[in-house]
Amino acid sequence: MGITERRIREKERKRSNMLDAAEFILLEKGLDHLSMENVAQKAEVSKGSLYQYFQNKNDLVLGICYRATHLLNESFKEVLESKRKGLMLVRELVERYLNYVKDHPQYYSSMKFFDNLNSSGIDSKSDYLELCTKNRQEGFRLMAEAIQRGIDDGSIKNDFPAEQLALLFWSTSHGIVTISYMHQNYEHFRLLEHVGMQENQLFNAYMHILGCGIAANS
Amino acid sequence: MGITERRIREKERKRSNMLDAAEFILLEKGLDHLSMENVAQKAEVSKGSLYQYFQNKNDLVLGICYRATHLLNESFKEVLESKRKGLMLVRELVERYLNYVKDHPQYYSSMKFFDNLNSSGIDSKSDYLELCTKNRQEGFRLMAEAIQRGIDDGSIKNDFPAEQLALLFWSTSHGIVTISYMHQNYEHFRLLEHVGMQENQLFNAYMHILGCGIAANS
Amino acid sequence: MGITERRIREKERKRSNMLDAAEFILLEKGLDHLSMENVAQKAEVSKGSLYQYFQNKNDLVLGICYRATHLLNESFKEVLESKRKGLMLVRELVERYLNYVKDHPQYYSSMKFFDNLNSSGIDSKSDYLELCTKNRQEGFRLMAEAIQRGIDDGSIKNDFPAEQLALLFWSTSHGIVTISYMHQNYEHFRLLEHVGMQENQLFNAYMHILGCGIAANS
Amino acid sequence: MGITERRIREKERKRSNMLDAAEFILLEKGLDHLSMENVAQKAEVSKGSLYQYFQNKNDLVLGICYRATHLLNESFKEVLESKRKGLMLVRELVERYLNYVKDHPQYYSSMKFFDNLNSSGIDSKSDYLELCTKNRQEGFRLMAEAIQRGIDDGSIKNDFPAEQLALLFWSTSHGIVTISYMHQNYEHFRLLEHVGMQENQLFNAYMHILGCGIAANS
DNA sequence: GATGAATGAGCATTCATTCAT
DNA sequence: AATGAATGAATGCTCATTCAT
Repeated sequence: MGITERRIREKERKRSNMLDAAEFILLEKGLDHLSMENVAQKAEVSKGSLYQYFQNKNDLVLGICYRATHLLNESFKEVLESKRKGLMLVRELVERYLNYVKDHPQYYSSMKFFDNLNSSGIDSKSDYLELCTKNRQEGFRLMAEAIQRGIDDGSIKNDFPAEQLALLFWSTSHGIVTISYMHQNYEHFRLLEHVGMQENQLFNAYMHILGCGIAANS
Repeated sequence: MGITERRIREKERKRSNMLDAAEFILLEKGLDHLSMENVAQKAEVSKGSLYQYFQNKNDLVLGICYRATHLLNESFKEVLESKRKGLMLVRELVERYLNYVKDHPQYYSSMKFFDNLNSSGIDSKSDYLELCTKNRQEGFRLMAEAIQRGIDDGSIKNDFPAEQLALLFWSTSHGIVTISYMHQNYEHFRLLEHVGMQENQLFNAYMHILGCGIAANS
Repeated sequence: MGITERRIREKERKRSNMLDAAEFILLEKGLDHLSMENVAQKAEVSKGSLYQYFQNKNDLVLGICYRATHLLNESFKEVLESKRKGLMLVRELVERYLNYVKDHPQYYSSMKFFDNLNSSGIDSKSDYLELCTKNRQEGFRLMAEAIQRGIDDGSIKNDFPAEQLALLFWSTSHGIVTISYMHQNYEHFRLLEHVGMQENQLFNAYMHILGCGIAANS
Repeated sequence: MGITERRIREKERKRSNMLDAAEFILLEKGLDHLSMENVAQKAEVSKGSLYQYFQNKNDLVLGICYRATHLLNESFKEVLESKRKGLMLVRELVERYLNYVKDHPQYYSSMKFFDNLNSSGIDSKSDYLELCTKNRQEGFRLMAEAIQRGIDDGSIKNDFPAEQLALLFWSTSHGIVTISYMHQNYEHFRLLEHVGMQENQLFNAYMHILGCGIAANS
């Protein structure tokens, strides 16, 4: 009851503390230099304790990815609470995505890690793996929902099924976000400057072009 | 001179042999399991010899990336030799990019590696780093040239400067290619199936939508 | 007192439960993979509780060994209740030993553990250590008793003192039992097949040869 | 040629040095406290070097076992060069075995390790594994040969096939040797004293009894 | 008494890089 | 130039044991 609940809360607090530390390391040193050792130090716990809360190193990073995807989805859900036209929702979703990566570059790292995992065969167990997958699917679903609303409310052409358009936005916005991420975090990446663009100009152009392509003629 | 030249050729031959081996390992085992050890074995040279031709492991992988970017650019240049409308050239460039990733997934890996490098501060030296950067810029320039031709020949609207449009295609096509790459190489990635699309349908939708956005009204 | 006694009973019940769990793990996973963790899980108690009943991991395993030696001795005692000739008793003791190892391989493991302990200096304390030693001595004594009876009833030659003959049977039967144990438990151990023998043939040959050596001429 | 051969010699010298160190540790601290760390220290090489000569820790210990079994077999072979009666050869083989364990207790440990390996599934690779197995078989074969000679020269009864008798001696002498080993190495093992025997008395009794059982009546 | 979270020493193994030959 | 043996720091992970609650 009270005690059990407190235990659970306490446990979650500790887990959260460890994830905080891991995020910090991820942000500061990058994935390559994130070790159980320095996470433990940062979290001020023993290395063994990490393994009480996470099955292995992968699980720990996927724990961050779970946070990452969850947070992104929450942000997306807020957008979908609006009653605006679907086309506007799509625009805002992409905008949120961009801001999210700007605010939480370490989350973007963890999502890249998740994306890369599936290749190596996923030999190690992680309870977070499935959760991350679900979150990613949910994120995609939210994008599809926005588009479907756009089709329904007439703001988006119905040349393609909503889910196919969603995939298009999903993948192309990923590309835009990647550029933005590199611009933010890699000192030597100067492509935006090279073409004389600001980030928001890139975003506007993106939405303008794709908007032309999908917007229903009024 | 003849001797000097022969020496240089010989050196290039060996370097090429090593890169072949490295590519093979990259393709077969992935970046995580590419070690100087197994590259040396595959190339049938000693580990020490690798260091005669490459400054360090990063340099070796960037050597692959140099090949990768060079090959892609060559493919792009072929496209630009055509006299078709700029809009068609853009379409073909993206298509080439997609096929390229399908045919040379290990090159895509090496380019991801290059993209990720700059973050950790590039602590290790690599002569290839600059070459890769130049190649990437050249690739981008080719894209911009196609678009400029499109603007010039009236097949592409001049709402945006060519370079800005180029960046748009550069980044969004990167997203499309990423989806395609994951579909090809990651067994558990089933997003395309989920939305009931083929890869070429995704490509067509992409070109259709962006085409609508940039095509000049005839 | 009633209460005190109940306490003691209760304590023994729990201790027994823990030993059951430890035996199960020992049987299923072997000594190398017996950890306080999985014993606690199997016994459905906390890890800390194990330490209330056993001083350390060694003590726990020696607790199993105590059971093991006790059970073997009980089996031996049954044999000695018979009024048959001593030579027959010896034969039966060895047979019992063989069957015992077949039926309780985990007990044999615990006895090997006990045998190996003394080497490293017995750095850790264990109350069971002495008990096991006593049990082993008792087992040996029972063997000696059977032989003494054989000498007394004329079925065994008195070339050697009973205890010396006992040691001979003790050690040689250990060797036979080891072969049998390996045959039972190690898939790749094929020595018996190699010589075209069954286990009971080995036993019979053993008893035949040693029987010839010790049997009094009738 | 000369150089290649020197290289090979040198390599064998280093490998031998490492095995020496490992033997030393095995003798001094026992198998449980033999770590790659302290072997490397003792051998005055780096930990990494050990892995250049041995595939893993198992392989290292099996390397000792290979030495152990080889040495034992060499000793056995010497015995078989004699022209004495087979029965005497058998006696001497067992005696050699006893002396061997007295002189090289660490070899006995390594052989126990080898015996225990097969159980855990042999998950790790070791080139020495097969060599050890072959050596063990060879040792057994030598025992069988001595017995066969005894049968042929009439010193041993032909109640049983030579190989079956060999197995009997193999296993029972193993038991004798174990007692002897424990007596030598375990301070608290006082069974021999308890029965008032010397080691060689145990051996003599063993040979006397089994001798009676197998010796042909003259 | 019971719990189980926390500890932290301990260990096998990998691998980029160096350098004597 | 080529070799490949040697290095040793780095790292993920285990597990017996302790102790605050």
